[in-house]
Amino acid sequence: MTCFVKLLLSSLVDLNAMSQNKRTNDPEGVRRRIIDAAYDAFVTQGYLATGMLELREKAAVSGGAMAHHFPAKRDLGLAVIRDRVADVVQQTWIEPLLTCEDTPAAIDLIFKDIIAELVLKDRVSGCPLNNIAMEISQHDAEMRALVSAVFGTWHKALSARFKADVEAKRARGLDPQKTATLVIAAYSGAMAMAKARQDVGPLNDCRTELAALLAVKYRRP
Amino acid sequence: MTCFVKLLLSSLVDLNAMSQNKRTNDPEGVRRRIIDAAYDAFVTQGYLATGMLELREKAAVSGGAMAHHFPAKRDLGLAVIRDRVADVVQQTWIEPLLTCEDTPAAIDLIFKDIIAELVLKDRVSGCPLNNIAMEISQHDAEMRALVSAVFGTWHKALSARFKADVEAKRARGLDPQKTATLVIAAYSGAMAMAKARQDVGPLNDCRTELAALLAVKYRRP
DNA sequence: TTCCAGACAGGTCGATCATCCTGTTTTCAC
DNA sequence: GTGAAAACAGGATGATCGACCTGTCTGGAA
Repeated sequence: MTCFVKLLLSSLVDLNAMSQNKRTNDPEGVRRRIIDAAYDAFVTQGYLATGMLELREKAAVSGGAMAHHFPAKRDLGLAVIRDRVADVVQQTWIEPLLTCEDTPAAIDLIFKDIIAELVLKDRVSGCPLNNIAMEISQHDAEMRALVSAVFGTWHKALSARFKADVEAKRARGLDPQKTATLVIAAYSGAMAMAKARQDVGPLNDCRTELAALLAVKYRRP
Repeated sequence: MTCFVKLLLSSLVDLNAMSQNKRTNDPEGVRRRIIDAAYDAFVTQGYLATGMLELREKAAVSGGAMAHHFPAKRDLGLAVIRDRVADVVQQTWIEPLLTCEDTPAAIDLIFKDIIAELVLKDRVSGCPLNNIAMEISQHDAEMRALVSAVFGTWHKALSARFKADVEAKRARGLDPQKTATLVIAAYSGAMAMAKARQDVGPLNDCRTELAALLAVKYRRP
């Protein structure tokens, strides 16, 4: 009896496998598809507002595949922060900062590029890091630690630049640590205001003010 | 039969009414209790992370009462922004700003008080306005408009002070609008960082930096 | 070739969510 | 006093959520 049922089931599955699509094993691809969809959804809609089913559809993966790569939603959240959010901060802030000689010019350029991108897509979805930080850092200690670490890298890169500039006499009268905090805070806060108002105005304002502030410190006496 | 049941039920209800609490009609009180519980939960946990049942228990109201005052969760969210969030911004920022003569001193005092309060309760739950703004302003146009309006009054109050100070020659060389934006953004962003790190450090940094920045503008030539 | 662990399919599960319903009590206008 | 409307009680309801299950398939090691 059991054997018969098994045979019947087997043949049915075989039929399905033939008529439908062929199965492809692509762990890295599937994982990347899921994380991509999750990053996009988490940033634009929020972590809690995004359902696992919705992500399955967006990434076009089955429930089994999803459960295999990310047993819980929390794991997906952690992976998104580790693999995507940290990268975005690296690429949009830290790398431009390291490549450009003039720190104030680099910061101004970063603001300019980000504003231009927001204007282009005509929608302010906010700073990815801040969006995640605001929503879920309170509920999960591990996520909070990750977010905190990303803020740390960001702050470290900025303050290192300021410190180097002070030591090389390119700038004077500024506290590297505190100035870095102000820059990050101003950017984050401006992005929050811009998101609420759906208008890049606050970002423009802060860009101008920060440029003026740094110009004073970097001016030759 | 029906009559008998009714009588039995009636006596039971009477018994309950006697032994338990008496029903009290207190629309304003119930409404206030709900909004208080909702404000507290929304700020500390988030809007989406807070369930209606949880709020019922916290506010000690029945489902009927809840549905009567707030047919949908959205209505409660709107009420919280209108009745509480706007008030908090008014009391913590705008009023101290209006009562104090010296604008930079007022801002510094505001920072100091907020930091002291956070240290006291040993937990950084973030700026109420920003918390709400980040989480739900994207999903609901009406909420976004409300949040945007609160940001507007905040910014207006600050820039008006700066403008008056410039006109009265107390300060010079500052753009009232943009400086106001920077102050709000720096505060909001610092609060976001502080929330993520669960440490008031970023707030202290921004407090110092803003004070230094304003000191330059308010210094007698 | 055999075998096993990872990769994947598709469906089910209980819990929880926000909402709504019926019925009762209080308040207030007339 | 009487009727209507507001205020409130205590559930019920369908939908949706995240988690997990059994079973099959694939690729590589032995």
